[in-house]
Amino acid sequence: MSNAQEKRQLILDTATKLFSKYGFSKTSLDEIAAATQIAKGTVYNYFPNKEELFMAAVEQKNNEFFNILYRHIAALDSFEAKLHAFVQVPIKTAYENMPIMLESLRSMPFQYLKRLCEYRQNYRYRMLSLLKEILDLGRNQGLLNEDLASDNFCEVVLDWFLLGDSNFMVVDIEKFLERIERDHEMIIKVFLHGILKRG
Amino acid sequence: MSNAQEKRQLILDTATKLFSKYGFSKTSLDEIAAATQIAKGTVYNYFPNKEELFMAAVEQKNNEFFNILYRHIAALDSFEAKLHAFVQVPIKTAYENMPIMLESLRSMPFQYLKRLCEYRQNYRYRMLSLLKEILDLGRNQGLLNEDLASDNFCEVVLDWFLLGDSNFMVVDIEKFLERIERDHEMIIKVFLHGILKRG
Amino acid sequence: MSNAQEKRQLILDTATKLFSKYGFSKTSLDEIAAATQIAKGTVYNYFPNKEELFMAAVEQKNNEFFNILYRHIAALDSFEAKLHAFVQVPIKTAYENMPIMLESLRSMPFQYLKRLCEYRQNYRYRMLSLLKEILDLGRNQGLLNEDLASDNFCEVVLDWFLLGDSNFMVVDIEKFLERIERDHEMIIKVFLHGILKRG
Amino acid sequence: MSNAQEKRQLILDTATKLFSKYGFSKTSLDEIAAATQIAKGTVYNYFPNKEELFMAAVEQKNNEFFNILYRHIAALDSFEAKLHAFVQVPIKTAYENMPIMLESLRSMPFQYLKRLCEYRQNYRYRMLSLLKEILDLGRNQGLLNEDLASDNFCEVVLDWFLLGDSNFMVVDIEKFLERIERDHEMIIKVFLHGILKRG
DNA sequence: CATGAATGAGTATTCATTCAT
DNA sequence: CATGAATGAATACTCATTCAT
Repeated sequence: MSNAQEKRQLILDTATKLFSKYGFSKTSLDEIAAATQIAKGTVYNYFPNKEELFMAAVEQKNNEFFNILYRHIAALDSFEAKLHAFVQVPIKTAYENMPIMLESLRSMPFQYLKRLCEYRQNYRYRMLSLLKEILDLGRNQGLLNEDLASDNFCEVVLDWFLLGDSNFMVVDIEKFLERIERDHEMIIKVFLHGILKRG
Repeated sequence: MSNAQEKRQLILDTATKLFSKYGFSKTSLDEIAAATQIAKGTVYNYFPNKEELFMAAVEQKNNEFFNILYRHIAALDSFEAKLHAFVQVPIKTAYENMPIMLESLRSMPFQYLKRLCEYRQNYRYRMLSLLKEILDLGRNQGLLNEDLASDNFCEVVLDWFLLGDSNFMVVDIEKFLERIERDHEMIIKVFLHGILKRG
Repeated sequence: MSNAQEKRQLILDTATKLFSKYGFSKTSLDEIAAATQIAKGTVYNYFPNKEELFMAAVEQKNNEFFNILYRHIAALDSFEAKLHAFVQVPIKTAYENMPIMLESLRSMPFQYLKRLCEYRQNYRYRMLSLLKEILDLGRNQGLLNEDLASDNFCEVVLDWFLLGDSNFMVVDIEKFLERIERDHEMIIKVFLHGILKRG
Repeated sequence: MSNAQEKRQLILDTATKLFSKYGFSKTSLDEIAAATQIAKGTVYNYFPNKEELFMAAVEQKNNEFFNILYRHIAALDSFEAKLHAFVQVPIKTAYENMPIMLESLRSMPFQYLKRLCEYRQNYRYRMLSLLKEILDLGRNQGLLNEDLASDNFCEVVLDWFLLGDSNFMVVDIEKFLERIERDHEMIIKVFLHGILKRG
């Protein structure tokens, strides 16, 4: 019964490894099949094509990551500790995923690109909610600099300080650069705040 | 100058545009040749293969960028204005280049990968020197928080606050994660400094 | 009668429909199995391979057709009415079957091709017998132009005027063209007889 | 210069032979390339894909055929001789082409199917014009049975007596069967006229 | 008997690179 | 130098057939 599920998982895990290592277009189904030690045709019994397999790999990886992050933060108490974890935990994941995400944006047919963006927006939304919770905690405890409490502060933090890979989903680069323009002052402000002498 | 030099430049410019737009593996020599309006074989008179052409495109783009940045900052006076420019100017470039750099890291044979890294280290070194000059200016004017004046502060700033794409050159991800571990405290420190209330 | 016979028939009917619609090579066993709502492997319990299934479908369809035609003609009285029916009834069937027959001739391994031809010759023989009966009726009533009463007149009529698909079974095209040469005079004769003014 | 044209022709001729022998879907590009003794990739320098190669083969064959037929008939004098040739000459071609045409109708993507139909309609139009010319000659000489001089008599002759393969281009089989219904009386009439005793 | 997962040979197509002219 | 035809290895995907359960 669960044998089929197990094999699907096996293929998915192998594919995830190879996609992470070599990227979407440089990973062939031959390689995935060989590494899973099954026939090429068998892969197609579980995933209708390469793009869907890739999508499944991305989805699984993101879900795993988010669950880990959520439990990790829930186990901590103080505002500073939670924020610390929120910054530290995702970095490795971001670095591992980013290249694949980026490359896929250039390799995938438009329909998948759209689904990929939608999926990432959902992921981004969950990350923003979590960050908002943490910052609210800090704000309630009177720890936060109030002139940073603008509506899109969470977005700026997520995108710029946490290397949120959602940036890289940008398809319309023009719009993206407009956003940079808008956010830039806040980035510089936080950065200079952070390095300039107090008093 | 000479006709040959001009033609080489023409190919290089076309290739740069196309590589930037579609990435390394999704840009074919057929397209480059067609866009340059020369024969495909002619490209091979100027560049021994696709990888070398890509390397040359990267090199040229970085040089252009660095020269622009350098002149821009030299024209400004105050520490804050220079730092502001140092943060703002590269962002667009970084975003435009990053995907290509990343994809190339997965597409290029090892020999080129090594050269690519060496080249990028050189670029990184020039960026670090420029940043050091600017921070020295701030430090000399007594503006900088002194407990941030550690040796590798410039590296941290370059990599994390400026989206220095040198990060993404990481081949040995283990070593890279060690470095994250090391730098992490400083990132959090600056970030919390920046967002926490003073006093 | 038995359950097994019913299931065999179910598969055969589905296969016949699909082969008629999409041709031999464009109909996959997956589709046949799905349309029959049984497992693909089950088909192989009833038919040893795709070719045999196709042969059975052809055989069944031809038998059905021949029985309908025979009964139809037996119910009519006059020579002209019978001949009329003999021309009219097969046309639709011929058009529906021809493409599949043709395609199968190019798709089937030689062993099946031979059996297919043998089978078609049998069908052709039954058709010729029926036509002979009808023409004998006309001849006996003194209706037929006697210089057309040569031995192979029935063959010519069957092949050329009734779109008898047996022509298309030709494997050895050389022999077939010889036959055309032989028959041609008769075809032209009937045709010109039919369109030229009398008197 | 003409070397490219010659090679294109070589490929086209080989393809025509193989398509004629094995049909569209059972002829692989590997086989075509091997039979032409060139590399598979080379075929793609001359024809963008298998369908276009097939279309080119059909087109060439039809043009050749039509030119031969036209010259042949122009060289003859009497009405009967011309009509004789019009019936006799196309038969071999029709038999050679029909199977391929039919199979392609089941194998080609819709865009090509449309082009194929358009092309065949043009071919059909040329055949009809030629037949009209011949029949006008007969009519002017008072040779033709006048109650057959209806408008669509040429079409009927072309489709039913000459095995005009245009029939087989039928995509909408319903409409086609309607046409059979309509034409049927005329077919029977000519046929019975042809075989029944005069007087 | 019924199932459907596993197989692997086969197919069209792409593209970096070579080389004769 | 310039050309562009020729090459062939590589790739995603299909499908008839087998076989363990």
